[in-house]
Amino acid sequence: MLDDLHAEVATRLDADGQRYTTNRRQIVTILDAADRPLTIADILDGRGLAQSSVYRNLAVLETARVVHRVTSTDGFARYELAEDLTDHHHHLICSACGAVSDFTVSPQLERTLERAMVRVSADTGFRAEHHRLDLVGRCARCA
Amino acid sequence: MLDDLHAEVATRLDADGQRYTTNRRQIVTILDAADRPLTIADILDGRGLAQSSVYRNLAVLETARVVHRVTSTDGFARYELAEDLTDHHHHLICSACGAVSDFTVSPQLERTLERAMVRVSADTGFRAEHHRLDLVGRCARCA
DNA sequence: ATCAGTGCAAACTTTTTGCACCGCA
DNA sequence: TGCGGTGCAAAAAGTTTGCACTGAT
Repeated sequence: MLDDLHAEVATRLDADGQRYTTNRRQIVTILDAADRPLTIADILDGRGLAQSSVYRNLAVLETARVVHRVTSTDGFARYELAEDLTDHHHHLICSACGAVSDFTVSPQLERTLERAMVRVSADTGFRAEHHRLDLVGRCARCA
Repeated sequence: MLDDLHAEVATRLDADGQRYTTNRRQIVTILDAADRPLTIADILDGRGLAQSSVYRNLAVLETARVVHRVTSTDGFARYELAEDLTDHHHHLICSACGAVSDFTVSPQLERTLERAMVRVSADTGFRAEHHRLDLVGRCARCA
C-alpha cells in the first residue's frame, strides 16, 4: 500500500519536526518504485527537481530514518527506502561499473546471520544496528 | 612473514608490468601493519609521501589485486591488503563517524555464506567474486 | 639514456552551502 | 504573515590529471 507508506513517512518526519512536502513525497514515491538503490542522477532524471533540494531532502529523510544511503565502488551515493519500510534484502554490486541490484536469501540464513551478529557485538563492544551482506562481482552487462 | 608478503606483491606487480618501488613498498608495509582499512590521510600521516603518488600507487596496487578499496559512510575511500594476502575478515562500520575496524566469524558461518553465494549466483546470472558481510552500528567511541 | 615514478599545482566531479524568492501552515 | 522549503549559483571536499623533474635500470 502506497498510502500506508506515505502515512508512515509522514509520522517519522513529524517526529523529527519536519514537513512532508511535495518534493519529499515525490522522492519517496520514486524510491519505492525502484528495485534497486538510486543515484542522485536517477532521481533527478528529467523530473525538474533541483539537485540541491534532492540532496537536502535525502539528508532530512535519512535523519528521519526514512531512507538509507548505500555506497558502491563508483563515486556515486545511492539511496533506498529504509529496510523496515520495505523488506530486508541484500545487494549485488558490480565491481566493474558500480551498478547495484537487490536480492534476498533464505530466512534460515538470515537467522544465522542475526545470531552471529549478536555474538560479535558481545565480543567487541560494538553496538551493531544491522548487518549488510553484499555480493561483489560482475553484473550481467559487465561479465 | 613480511618478506613473503613483499615477494608476493612483487610477483603480482611484475605480472602487471609494474615495478615495486620504494613508495609502493612503504604503502604495503603500512597497510600490513594496520588492523583496519586506512584512509589516504592515514597513509599520508606525516610520512612525507605526496598525496597524488599515494592515489596513483593505490590505483596500481588495486589493479594488480594487491590492495582493495573499501567504502564507508563518510566521504573517504579506505584501503586494505587484498584478502588472499592476509585473512578473510569482515568490517564493523560506525554509522556515526564512519570508522571501520575488522572482525572475523566462524569458519562454519563462512561456509554457509559461501554456499548461499553460489546459489544466488546461479539464480541471478550475477557472477559473484566474493561476499562482504559488514556490521553497521555504533563504535565504542560513538555509542 | 630512457622511461616509469614522483611531487607540485591545477582541474575535475560530487556534494554542500549561501542567499533571495516562494508557498504552505 | 512567518518560517521552512526551493532553486540557482558559488564554494567545498575528495580525487584525478598535466607537467616538469628525478631516479632506477
